[in-house]
Amino acid sequence: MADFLQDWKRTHMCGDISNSDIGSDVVVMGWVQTRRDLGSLLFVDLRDRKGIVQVVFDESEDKDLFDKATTVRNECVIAIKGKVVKRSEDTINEKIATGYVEVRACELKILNRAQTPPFEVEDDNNTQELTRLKYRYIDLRRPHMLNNIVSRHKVAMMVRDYLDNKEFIEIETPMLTKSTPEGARDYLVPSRVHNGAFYALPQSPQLFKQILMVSGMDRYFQIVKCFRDEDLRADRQPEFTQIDMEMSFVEADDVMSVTEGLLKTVFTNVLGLDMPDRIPRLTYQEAMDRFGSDKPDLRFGLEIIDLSDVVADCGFKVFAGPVKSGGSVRVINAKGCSTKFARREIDALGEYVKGFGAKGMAWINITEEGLKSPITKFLSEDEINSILERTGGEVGDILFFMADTNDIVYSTLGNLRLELARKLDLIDKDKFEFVWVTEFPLVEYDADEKRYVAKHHPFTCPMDEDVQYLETDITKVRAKAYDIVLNGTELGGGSIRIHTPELQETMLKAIGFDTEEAWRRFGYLMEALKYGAPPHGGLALGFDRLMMLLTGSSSIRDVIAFPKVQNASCPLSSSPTAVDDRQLRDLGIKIKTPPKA
RNA sequence: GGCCCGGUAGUUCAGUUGGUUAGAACGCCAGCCUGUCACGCUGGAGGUCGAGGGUUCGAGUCCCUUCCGGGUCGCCA
Repeated sequence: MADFLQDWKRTHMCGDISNSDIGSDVVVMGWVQTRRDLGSLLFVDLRDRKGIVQVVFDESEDKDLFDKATTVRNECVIAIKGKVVKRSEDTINEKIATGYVEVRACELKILNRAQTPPFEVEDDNNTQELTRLKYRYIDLRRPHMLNNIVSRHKVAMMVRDYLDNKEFIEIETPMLTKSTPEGARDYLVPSRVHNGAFYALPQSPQLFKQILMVSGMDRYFQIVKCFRDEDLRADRQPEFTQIDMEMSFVEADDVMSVTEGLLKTVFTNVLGLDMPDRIPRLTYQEAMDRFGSDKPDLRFGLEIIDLSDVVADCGFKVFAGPVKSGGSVRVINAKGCSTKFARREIDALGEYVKGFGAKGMAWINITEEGLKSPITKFLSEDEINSILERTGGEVGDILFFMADTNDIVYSTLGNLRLELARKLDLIDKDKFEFVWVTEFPLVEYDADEKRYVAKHHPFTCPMDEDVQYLETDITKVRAKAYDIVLNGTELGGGSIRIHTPELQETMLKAIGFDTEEAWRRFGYLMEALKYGAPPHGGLALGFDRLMMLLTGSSSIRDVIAFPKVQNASCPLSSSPTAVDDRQLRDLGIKIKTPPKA
């Protein structure tokens, strides 16, 4: 039978007890981290959110109290009345913050006993994630996880404080909203009072925040859950949190500079990082050309070099062919790595890039004994010399070539670049390299839909000088869109939005919506734009990703209290589940193939 | 949907060419122990080797199917 708390009031958190408390009577409460039973002397490490303090039970002082104390086990919840005493010199434990003192127990309440936990509450445990997530309440007791959660809270407070100072106001937008099939898959919510009709959970508060600008709120923000019914990754969950902002009467520079200030505040405060006021910028085209990615990792070099003009007319069809049909030949020069890759490892890299659509990978290893390569026999000496000149290739280097359509060359070399950096250990984990990527294309071709779709979203404003091509050659149109990238992770993105109904309608028409469909789907936004919408734009930061990078975690699951696993289920609550027939009847829903129990 | 890796005690792992009763560490239980803090010492319990099928005299080990987890490609405006 557990003891009741009754009139006991906690006076101190375990981890807060310090030398200044020596001599005072305290009441502490928490979980038993460990017990060390020496026979007639018992030490209990008592843990709460603030840390650990050692409690001592001495049989010679109080036999009944001692006997009761010997019945506690790890993770029991107990309360102690006792006196803080200074530890003698030879019993100081410098490993814990409270190690100069200990609490000599006078009274003990066992508030709740605990089963032996499925894994130990310690930072260095390697328990598989599924078990940790099933017993997340135990996992979160580990100092590391606790730290992540506390840190998340602190950053949220910093963000609110920063944006509040910049005159942003936090406004909640609906969770039950309208489905917008453009983009990611929606989570749909049926409704009893609207049989056969569905709400959607928001993929982002995009339209509502734009409408808030029309309403004159001027500056909005929200730390908000968003939902996308897509597959999971280490940095992607079906429900995730965004720091969402929108501002009126601004251009891209204004949004970017507010974001820079926010990131500087957070990274300076949390990591003590010395950040520049202005984050460097790359255009989308430059990012693709130099790094093969629209989220380049700038912590290392290995930049991509274009060889298309050099090999356009060469006799080697594998190179000349793609260039002639609009693709390209590009190369990465791994400086000084000639001897770092055995033939077998080079072949493995070739296999690696095949995963990204490459048909094969050519290479030239520039060794002391001359060029080693499967392709030099197809090239003239002049051509080889031009290649070496363009790439700066010299003895000790190894060149990796890709020849294909631009899309495939970018994605294969972009990924090869990352793989090489990992293999060569070029990535400095302590570095934080921010970069803006700007001037994204407004649209991209969707092979499944056989039409152009908005790359960012269909409310993104074209660049002023490109508007003229909107109805003639939309592929030439760049957008007032910008992504903030940190160490190769897309931290967030935003854009200046279209704020006139005419341009919005033109845009929707350009990506294949006729007027009627455009109005059916987005009519409420276009209607709002008619009533005096200011120029506006904004940005959303992925809060989970931000915390992942700030805490050095390898997955966003480590900074989310109750994350989902790869099949999008929750191991703790076992959601999703089948529901009662009665619930389905109310909603007018028939299930064709019920889920397995 | 594709590809790669993994699943053996509560936890983390080992388990050779298919061969005796599947091991270790930590945890757990019991006993001893007054200054431990990774306490120590002694003893003990604990296994559907993810599941199903197959090959074999014999399967944790080989084959097939399947489930689960992780990573990734597709997907994520």
